[in-house]
Amino acid sequence: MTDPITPPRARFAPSPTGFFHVGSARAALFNWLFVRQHGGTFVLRIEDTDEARNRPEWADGIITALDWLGMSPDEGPYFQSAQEASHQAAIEALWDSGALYACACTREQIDERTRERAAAGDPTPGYDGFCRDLGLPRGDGRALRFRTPDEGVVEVHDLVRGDVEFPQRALEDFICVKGNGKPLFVLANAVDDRTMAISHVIRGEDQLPTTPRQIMLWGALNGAEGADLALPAYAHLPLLVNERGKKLSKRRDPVAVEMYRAQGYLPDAFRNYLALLGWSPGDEEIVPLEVLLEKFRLEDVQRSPAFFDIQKLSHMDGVYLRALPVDGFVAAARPWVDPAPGEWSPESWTDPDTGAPVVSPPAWAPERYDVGVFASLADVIQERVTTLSEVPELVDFLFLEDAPDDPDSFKKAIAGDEGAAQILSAALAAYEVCPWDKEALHELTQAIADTVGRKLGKAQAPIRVAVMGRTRGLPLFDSLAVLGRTETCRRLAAALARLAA
RNA sequence: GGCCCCAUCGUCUAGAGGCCUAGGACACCACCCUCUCAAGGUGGCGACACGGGUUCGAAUCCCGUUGGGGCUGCCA
Repeated sequence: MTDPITPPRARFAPSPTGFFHVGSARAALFNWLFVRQHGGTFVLRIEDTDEARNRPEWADGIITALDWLGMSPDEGPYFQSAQEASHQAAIEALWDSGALYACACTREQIDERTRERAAAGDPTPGYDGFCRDLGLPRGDGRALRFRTPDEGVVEVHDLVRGDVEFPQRALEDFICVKGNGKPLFVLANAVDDRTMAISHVIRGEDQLPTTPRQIMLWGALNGAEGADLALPAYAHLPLLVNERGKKLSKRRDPVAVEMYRAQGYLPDAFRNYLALLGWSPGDEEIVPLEVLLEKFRLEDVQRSPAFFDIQKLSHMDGVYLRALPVDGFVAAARPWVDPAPGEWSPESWTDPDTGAPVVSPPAWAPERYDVGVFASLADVIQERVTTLSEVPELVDFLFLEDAPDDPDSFKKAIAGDEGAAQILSAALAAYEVCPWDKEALHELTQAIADTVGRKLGKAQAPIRVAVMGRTRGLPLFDSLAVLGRTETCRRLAAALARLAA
């Protein structure tokens, strides 16, 4: 598509009815990308008109999450609840122009008539226009409906899906003002887009069916207000679905962006992965932001739904983690390994169902944590984790008082290995006097392996478990070198004692 | 039920009528490397939903079928 003559104004308009949904994050990203490459404005509008379900902290959560992903708005946040005056003005204008009429039907009455119609062979669902020409006055808790034409089609020109036609006869007279006088989403949304001079509406495909209503409303508003505002361009993004192909649901799918943050996904990796859902940069998938900004095209967006694949996200996060400079990695890992309070901690995210944190705080005391010690092993940690929340288990042996106790590992490599005592004793004897560096440790341990007639891989297991607690983990000799002779030998002796007991 | 959307390996996708014996990535499997575990390397498995057209030629265009999904609230 050719660049618009005037810079675009796109909005991200979430409703604060829960945590920040990954689908929302993807929509925000595509808006943001589009606006950035055209020198436009990214507007954040919080649609908080549903008093029953909104909570201020959810709005804060959206802002924090956008900030985390590096997509802070250029304008806003605007709160829809603050736009009441313009909503009311629009309602008055629409009423005066005759575009609306009051309806006294209850849901039950409408359903009843639908059933009767169906029984008579008419399959048309929805409102039948019962009150359309009754000339009922406003008030008395009556909702206001929009008078839709009976003939013709409404055409949506969609930037990703092409032209989509909706036959008018399938479009019922929909409610746009509640019985309490407040506007419904379909109206408030359109009015706000007008007052905020929005040029591009980029949102999920689930909004496509309401688009013809908004287009009709837009036209009616132009007439009623004597204005001639250009309709925004629409772009409906493919839905994000779960493994069963269903739209991601807050109920049963892991969709909270905050949760991914707590689990230690890097924002750059998360954003990169999000960009790949419904769009492709072509050759290389792992692309820096600059390339994303250069290559992204709304018209290249896929039309079919995309599965949110945590495995691929994790792979990508691992790649980003490994690509970090070591000091960058140390800094990024801080909230997961340093028990001292920081400005944000992974335990701050609690599962909405259980109320429990999804990530536990480090098991060691704040005073035992040593960033220098951590940094000295950072390079070997870096290539072994896929997310930052996996880091603590790799380094706990450094900061806990004793070796971590993993019963399965102890049983497998020490208690259940009749050669373990000999290896442990030999290691203890040798380690007490040898030069303390990883090369010397490596050679000595190899010598012990030779004398007991085992490969080093087999011989190191008891030592590893005695000192580091588990059969798997960081490279042994690097770890011992950092832990130190005193503590290493103490733990070897402790394992021997435990074995003897 | 009605309206709308969608359809390439298990998944995300490349593919804009001949470059396709359909390419890449994740996952999976095997081997190599190796002090465990990773990382890395090499190789393997694996898809154009089906049926009709159009065309010299179709994954690509058209129609239909089937399948999947979304919407169908005085929620947003």
